[in-house]
Amino acid sequence: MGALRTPIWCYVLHMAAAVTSGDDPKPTMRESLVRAAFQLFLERGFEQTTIDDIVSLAGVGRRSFFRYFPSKEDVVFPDHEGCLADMTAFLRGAPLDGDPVTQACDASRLVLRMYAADPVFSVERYRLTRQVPGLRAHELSVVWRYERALAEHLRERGADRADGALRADVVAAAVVAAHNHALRTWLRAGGEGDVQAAMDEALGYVARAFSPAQQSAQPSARAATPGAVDGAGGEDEQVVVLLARKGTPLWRVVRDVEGALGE
Amino acid sequence: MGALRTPIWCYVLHMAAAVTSGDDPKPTMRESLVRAAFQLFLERGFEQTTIDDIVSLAGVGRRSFFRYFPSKEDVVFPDHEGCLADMTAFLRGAPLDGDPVTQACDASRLVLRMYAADPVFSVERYRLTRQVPGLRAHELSVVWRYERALAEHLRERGADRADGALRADVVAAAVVAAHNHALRTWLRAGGEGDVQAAMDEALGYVARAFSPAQQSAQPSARAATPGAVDGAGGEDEQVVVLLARKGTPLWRVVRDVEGALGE
DNA sequence: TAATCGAGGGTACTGAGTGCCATATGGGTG
DNA sequence: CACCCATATGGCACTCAGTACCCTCGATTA
Repeated sequence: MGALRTPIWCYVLHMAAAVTSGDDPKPTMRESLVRAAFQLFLERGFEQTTIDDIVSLAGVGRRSFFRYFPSKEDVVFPDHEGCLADMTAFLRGAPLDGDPVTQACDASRLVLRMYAADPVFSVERYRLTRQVPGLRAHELSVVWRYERALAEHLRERGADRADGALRADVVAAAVVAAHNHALRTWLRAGGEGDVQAAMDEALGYVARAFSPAQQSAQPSARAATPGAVDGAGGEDEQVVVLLARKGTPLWRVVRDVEGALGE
Repeated sequence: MGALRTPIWCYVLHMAAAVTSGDDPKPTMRESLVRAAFQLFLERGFEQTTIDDIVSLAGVGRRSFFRYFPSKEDVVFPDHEGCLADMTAFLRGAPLDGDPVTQACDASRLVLRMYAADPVFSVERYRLTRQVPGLRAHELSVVWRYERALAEHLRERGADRADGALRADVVAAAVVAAHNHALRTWLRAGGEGDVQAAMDEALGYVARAFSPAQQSAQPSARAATPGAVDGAGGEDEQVVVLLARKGTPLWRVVRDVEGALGE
């Protein structure tokens, strides 16, 4: 397996999102906000809930909300930033001699697992995003980032082929569509049933259409972990110098770093 | 060719967007707004331009802006509402015995033609959407509606297959990805070169991966027109009763009608 | 001529998001 | 102990998008 390189910004993203792991003793501000927001969104709807409603229910200052979430929509997807980071780390750590399409499929299973980890929350969120156009749009841009990460991986790993870039874009889109199909079916059913099985079928269909020799598309490891991530190191790292004012919230740093690294 | 059914809401959409066709003698308000907006967006950026800036340059009242565009973002995509309507009409009018995948490819060529019709405008808009996250998100939700229209068509026409719904979603995503790949490549090149050729190649790749018998993917008619559209009629039409207050702008009607019809 | 209707203008309001500053808390260091 | 500094949070004021409501004006029609 190739050397695992985990650039700094992955850690930054993790910091921004992994705060969710606290529990009973003292819920973090991030948790309180998510909890309060969802309670109100489900009670009276997304658009009928103001930021002031949320922060007063959570018992915190209004300004704090925007320190933890860049927008009202983001509080509905509190775990995606971290999940995207996991996926990126997984892809970067994937063996260079493996099949990139299979790796992309496995990466999308990572995302599915995040949904499956909390079915109740996922189903509630699904109902919300189906009804509110603004949330649907926001979800689209979240999903787009996953798709872009997959496409980038496929492009890098499949650069030898002719039409590599085209193939990368199409396969990434197909994988995401298959993932979404399985996920949505499961969510519509209220989170009952075997998502994994539906996912296997959906990804199998994609892999059969695109894999070189009709190869079967069983996951390379059924419950693949994000890949052991070791300390940053290696030769061709990029250094990003970022100037930020003092009050700058974490998510903004993340955004800027991404911007500096992105296409 | 099957009976062409063109439901009322297609016409509503056309009304909302076809106003763009006026010319020199007296530019419509819609045109003036688009022109003023783009001038300012290109001069000083999207976020640095307020609605007040736009309307004062166009010499109209601020309130009028929101009569023609539901949001600041929409003024950047003034032609998509009509294009989506064209695509829907084309798909509904497509022969029942044709290959749905080929029809979906042809439908996406319709969208490409809209971009190709005004290369300068398209390239300018592309530069804008690449830089402004808000516009990118808005474009994603526009593209999502095209993809959904394609998927719906594929689902209806391919309902005989097992896994019809999955296949429909995946193929639609692949077609859109191929379209976007060809389009973006052309836009990045400044609108120079043969988009059609790139599009043929990209769609050919998709069709080869998904068509039943490795069939070639030449467009059924190279420059397919949106399909002759005759008066509304037919047996199984839905009737949508919509109550709207008097001042309600057209786009809102459109949105509500869509909402009533959509899933 | 009066009634009506539609396009557009004007005003005031809500609510998201931001910049800036004040405050508290806690860990060091003289 | 006094002091300093970094971090976390609250509070205030502001901008700007988007909306509700009402007004004006010109054209059409009874």
